[in-house]
Amino acid sequence: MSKQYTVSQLAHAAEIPTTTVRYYERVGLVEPEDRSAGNYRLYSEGSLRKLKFIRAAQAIGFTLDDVKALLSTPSNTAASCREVQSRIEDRLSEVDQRLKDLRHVQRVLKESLEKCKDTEQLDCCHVIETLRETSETK
Amino acid sequence: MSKQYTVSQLAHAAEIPTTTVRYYERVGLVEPEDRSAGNYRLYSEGSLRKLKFIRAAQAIGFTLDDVKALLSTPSNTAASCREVQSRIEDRLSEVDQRLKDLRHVQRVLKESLEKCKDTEQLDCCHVIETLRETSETK
DNA sequence: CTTGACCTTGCACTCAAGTGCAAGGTCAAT
DNA sequence: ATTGACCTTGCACTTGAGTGCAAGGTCAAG
Repeated sequence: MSKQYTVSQLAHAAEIPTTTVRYYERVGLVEPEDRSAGNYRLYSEGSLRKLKFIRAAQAIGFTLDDVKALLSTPSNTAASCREVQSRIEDRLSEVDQRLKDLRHVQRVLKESLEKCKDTEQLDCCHVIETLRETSETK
Repeated sequence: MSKQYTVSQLAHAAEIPTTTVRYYERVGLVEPEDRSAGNYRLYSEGSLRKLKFIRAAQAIGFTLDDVKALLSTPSNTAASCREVQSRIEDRLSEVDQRLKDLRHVQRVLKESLEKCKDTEQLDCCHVIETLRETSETK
């Protein structure tokens, strides 16, 4: 039999707050395998892996709802395969778009900063004008 | 004298909901220049430019609080210049970091998708395994 | 047998940026 | 003079992902 974790041990292992673990339970993402005599939550190694998965998925932009769906896909059927695939495709195109936007933002900010530094001692705050113009040409 | 806008005209011109205009007023970002006989808000061209500025700044990741600060910097003093500058620098480094993260995300998603497509008819859902592993090596 | 660290539950609150709704006033056209 | 579109105010609600708090139970050490 594998290791049992209390909530704080699990939380610590997954590097998240204990309150967050309980929150995940509240929204139906993780459940303790068992309870101790004193009604403490007890988790398995599997829960730890699940938590890490959740954080990883979240880190790449899935919402907790996405994760829930991902975790509850029946797995190993052709249908669920396509579902997962299209979920990934959706996220990917969002990410692509977001990257485009951010590169634009980066450019604008860099230009503003350049202008700002050029006019160091002067009225550098026509940076604000620059942004204003940016809003026209968007 | 320049054009006067009612709230919905202004909103339409700035391409935002009227409710949002009133929300911006609530948080102290825009104020009508005047009121009509029937107590309708009346805005000037300046308000329109301001709204556009707000949306532009927002689009590049400033919060409304940032925008408020930006708009209320006294303008043309050396101190305010540096303030604006450092605000921009802060945002820029956030954007840089976010870009890095997103590129990582993009890579992971693409790899997952590849694996998913390779195993088309099989149990493609070890995509989930892949993500799980990703969480380890993060 | 008490102290302190940890756990339980339930409920309310946070943040940002809005949205929605009700009850009523205004304005232009028919 | 009555529609209908627009406006006013104030207040409450939304979303997502948690955080905080109170009141109490449990457990191991000293």
